[in-house]
Amino acid sequence: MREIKFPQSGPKRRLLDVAEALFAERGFEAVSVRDITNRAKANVAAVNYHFGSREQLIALVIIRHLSPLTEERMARLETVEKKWAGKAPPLEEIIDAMVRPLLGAVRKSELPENQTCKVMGRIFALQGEEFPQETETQMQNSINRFIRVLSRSLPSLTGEELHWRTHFVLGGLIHMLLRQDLLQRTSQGNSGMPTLEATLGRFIRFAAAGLREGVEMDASEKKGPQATFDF
Amino acid sequence: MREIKFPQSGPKRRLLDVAEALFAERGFEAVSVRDITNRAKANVAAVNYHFGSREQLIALVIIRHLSPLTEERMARLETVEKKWAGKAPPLEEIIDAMVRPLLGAVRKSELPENQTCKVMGRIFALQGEEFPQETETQMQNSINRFIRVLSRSLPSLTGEELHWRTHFVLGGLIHMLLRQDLLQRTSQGNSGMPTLEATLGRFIRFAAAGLREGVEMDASEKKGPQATFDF
DNA sequence: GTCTATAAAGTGATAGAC
DNA sequence: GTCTATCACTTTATAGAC
Repeated sequence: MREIKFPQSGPKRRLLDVAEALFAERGFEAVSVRDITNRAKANVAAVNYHFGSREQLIALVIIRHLSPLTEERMARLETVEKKWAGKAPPLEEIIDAMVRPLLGAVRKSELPENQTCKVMGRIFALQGEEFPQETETQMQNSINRFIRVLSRSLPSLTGEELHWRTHFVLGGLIHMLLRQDLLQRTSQGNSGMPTLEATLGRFIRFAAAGLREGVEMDASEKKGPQATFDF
Repeated sequence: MREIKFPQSGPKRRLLDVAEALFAERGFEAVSVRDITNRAKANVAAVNYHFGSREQLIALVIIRHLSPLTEERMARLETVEKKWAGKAPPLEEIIDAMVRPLLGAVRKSELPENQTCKVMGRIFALQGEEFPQETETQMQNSINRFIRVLSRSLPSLTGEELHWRTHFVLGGLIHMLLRQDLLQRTSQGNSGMPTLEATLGRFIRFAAAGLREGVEMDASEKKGPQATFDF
């Protein structure tokens, strides 16, 4: 995989940050080159000069977020598998491996937390043709890897059942990242203002329970993971 | 609430159907008036003549789908509550009341099933400003009603917990409606080709389990609903 | 109702001066 | 690197002929 340089400062970096903020607010398609250069107080030609085209700028934003996330996900899944050395890991740990990297991404980013979440959500929500092939492949690989690990812990589920349940799980995750503000409005404050970490913990327990539905568990697992899981 | 007439045939109806198909494929924002009139083999001015503006056409499509859906959801929730007369209904029946109306909508529509699903998904996925206030209110009301009924069956959950879990549930539903094709590609056929009814049944069991996580159940409910639920 | 022509504004991209 | 001016298109909407 080709290495990509990301500017750490200067006008190019500023354009990138402004673009990201706008993408978070409105979605990739709804942001024009002029929206970006205006807010960045740069020239109309700046985007094309620095990034080649609007398309390439979008691709850069996507890759800058998705690549490190995918790598950390894969590494964490690896670690979980090693830790359990051939035995089936608890669902909570597997989901954690897919979800905790989001926390790291948010902390590394200099943008506000919920902006970073939204950009991530926008990326996950992209449909087939609207993003680079490399991106789709990357996402498919991490999902399939995730499912493969899950299947060892849920051997009684058919592949079909597992794929659909995982699909529901991903939907919940995307919705959480992308539409926190809708929840705020709908609940009129009743959803509180939990930290992202707390919300991810909630999500993990929810998702694990949904995936586990109707599956008999070992006595050893029955109370263990839910109670001791320390997210 | 003001009554709205929907054309049953003629060029106006044709425009509406074509528009819907395009909205399903690409999303509301990505479809231009010309895209619609071209595919409908109508004149460029047709949309503005028949609907006043692009905006109003979109609003009409949204309302035509959302209003009957909301009404049926409310009616079904009512029925479930009456049936259990003050006692807490099983989660599966509550979720069913929110979800089964989608089946009816698909059957009534003359468009292909997965197109109707996608339009629904697009509507549910709309963010704050991008749709009529009436629509947002309608959606918020049905969600809040849903949560209120759920809360009687999950009295040990805090309001905050319940709001978030419901948020995850809705995300799963939207994702299912909107991105079935992504699942097809990712699973390379391993997700099968279940009927919508079967998928909704799967979803109900998944969502109920997620909502129920960590909640102690009555002995009477412990095996009952899951086993006898007849979706 | 249908159509053409056109207005008014916005789009991404670029050539060329500084 | 930055900026202006401009090109070639596309967008929604509408006036007015048929």
